[in-house]
Amino acid sequence: MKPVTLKQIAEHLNISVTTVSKALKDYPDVSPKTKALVKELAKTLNYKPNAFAVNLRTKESKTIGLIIPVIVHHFFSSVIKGIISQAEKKGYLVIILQSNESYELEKKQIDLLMSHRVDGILISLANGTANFNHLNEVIAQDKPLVMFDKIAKIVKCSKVIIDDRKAAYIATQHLIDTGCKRIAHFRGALLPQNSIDRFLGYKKALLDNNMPYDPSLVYICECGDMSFEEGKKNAQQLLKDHNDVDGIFINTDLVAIGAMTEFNKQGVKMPDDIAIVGFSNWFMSSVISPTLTTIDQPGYLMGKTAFKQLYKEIKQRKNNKPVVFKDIVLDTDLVKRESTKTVS
Amino acid sequence: MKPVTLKQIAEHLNISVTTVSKALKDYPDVSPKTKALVKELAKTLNYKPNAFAVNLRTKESKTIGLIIPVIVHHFFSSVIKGIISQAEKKGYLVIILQSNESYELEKKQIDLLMSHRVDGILISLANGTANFNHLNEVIAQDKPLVMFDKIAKIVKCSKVIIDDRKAAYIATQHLIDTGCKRIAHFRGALLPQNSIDRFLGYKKALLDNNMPYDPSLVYICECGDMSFEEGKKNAQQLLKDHNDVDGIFINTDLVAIGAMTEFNKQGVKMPDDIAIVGFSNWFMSSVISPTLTTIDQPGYLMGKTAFKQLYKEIKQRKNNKPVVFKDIVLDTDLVKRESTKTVS
DNA sequence: CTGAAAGCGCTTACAG
DNA sequence: CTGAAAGCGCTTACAG
Repeated sequence: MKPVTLKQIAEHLNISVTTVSKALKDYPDVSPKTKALVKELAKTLNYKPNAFAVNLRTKESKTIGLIIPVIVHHFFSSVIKGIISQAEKKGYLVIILQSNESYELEKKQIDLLMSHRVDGILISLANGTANFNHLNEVIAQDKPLVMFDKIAKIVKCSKVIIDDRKAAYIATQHLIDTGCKRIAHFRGALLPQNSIDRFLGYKKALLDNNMPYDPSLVYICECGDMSFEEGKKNAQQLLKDHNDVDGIFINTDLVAIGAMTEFNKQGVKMPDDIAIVGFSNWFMSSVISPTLTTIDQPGYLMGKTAFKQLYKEIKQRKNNKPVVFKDIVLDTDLVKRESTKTVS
Repeated sequence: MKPVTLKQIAEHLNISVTTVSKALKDYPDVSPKTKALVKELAKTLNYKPNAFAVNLRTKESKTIGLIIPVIVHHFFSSVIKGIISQAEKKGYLVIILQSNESYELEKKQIDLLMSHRVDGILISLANGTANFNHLNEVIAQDKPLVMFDKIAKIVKCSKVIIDDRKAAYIATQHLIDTGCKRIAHFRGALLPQNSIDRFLGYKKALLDNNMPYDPSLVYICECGDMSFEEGKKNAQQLLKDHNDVDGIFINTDLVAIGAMTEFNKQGVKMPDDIAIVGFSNWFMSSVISPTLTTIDQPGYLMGKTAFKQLYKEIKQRKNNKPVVFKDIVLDTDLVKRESTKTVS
């Protein structure tokens, strides 16, 4: 059963395709009687406009692309949900691609989306991405682009982020306020802006409190994907290297949970022996034992906001208005739980 | 900067659009010299075929739609990952929609995907879906459709599932084997086939072991979304109603984790006072305390398999071959952990 | 080996 | 109020 076309409706009613098209779109210059006839027939025949033809004419696909490093991930899946729900409200569909933290894949995926002529692109960068030509290409083609969470400051487009530095500062300050004297940091991968900023926030908090900054307390992950296993390994290493550490600020909850699992196994008491603050507020963190103090990162809101900004730019470009890039910074919260001591 | 078209390339080289098109697609009836010229220019101009035009001609979009009840969910996000990765291999893009367990939304989304002319649809049903006209419509339009995980047996299309009944049987048998005498079941929502089958597996295991089946031990969730809170509430209720229960088979890990949180709070020892088996093997379950015995449900594989089947049907239909519907049943595993006793 | 022409299903400026 | 016509950017059967 082939889909119904305007032409078929026109022939049925013995009128022109033009009139059918106008009637369905409620053009004012079609008689009410004709409109009614057309609409009724369209309904009974279950007419759906052929999106390809419409797109080809209007140059709009009502579809956007989303590139994200990982999908099976509490924060990112929340972002996806925020984007999709907002897109749906505006009649947009979302094509989702996973870069797997690979720059090469990310590049290919940008190409794919560009040739599919999406109306705009939302992206959170792979850890491996250090070259931004593929993104500049998008911008050069005048295609709206909004980055979120894992961004590159140097790329000229709108960005939706949190203030990683400030949040990390607050996290570290909380460890200090609750009595920690020697605080380590698991910082994850080297490249991403978030890791850098969280590290800087950690460092600044130490210095502002007249505590020495000791680079040997900062654990970097060479592996590239921040994970449970990484947390375990770092925790093991830390116990070997530094028996005086009494607090850790960890880049991501999942890594923190890995570390906590190791500490639990080795009988290290939290928060008494070592206090821990994570980052992201994964659902899991409220459920493990001890529950994890962490920074709540508003994934759903970030997704929503990123889509809204993209939508705004799509409209601006369509109406030939100047496109205004924005940096939008969302608030975060420190969620105090059992993995840190209460203020004495 | 407008995207480059075939026409522009043709004019540059003073040849016809036809030849350019053929050259780019390596038709045998174009001279090597011309091919080389065209390809080179296409590359320097960064030519990308206009997908809309191609789709309009070929009636293929190389895009499929995916409707899923929830995204922020370990099992479903794994499925998404499986689908996307497999789709990418075959050059397909995936549009993702979240039905939020709502039949109304699901219906609208099917419509949306149909008018966007996707090449096929992958769906896992909302709990609220009891009417299947929207799906039969898809089938009537000859659009390939594959259901996975949350399916309706009555709809005539391919399905990718696990043997819920068998898995539930094994889970319950494990409780029995490890000494449980009175076993409750948290079954989640009423409608979905999975809930029904898991319930039936639970019941059969009891009966096969000459244990009485007591309906008051089966907790149904009226709410419609199976969640952490539901587990907590059910656990509270269970403690009030039945102080003799020593084992529970729970429909979903997240609910199990809710129940465990409540038991931990109330000092109920697991597995000694009450042993617990969940379902799905969420990552979280290996990390909480006690770690949760559960049924491993292969989300990634299910996604992969569902796409493969859809792809096969897309090809069959394209080549006017008869389409063969398949029911594919994937294996599950019982993962034994701390929330159940070891066999004595 | 090359190209003119038709057509996919729409939208819209224009004429009547 | 209605409709003929052009065109979006491709593909492909056909002619030469």
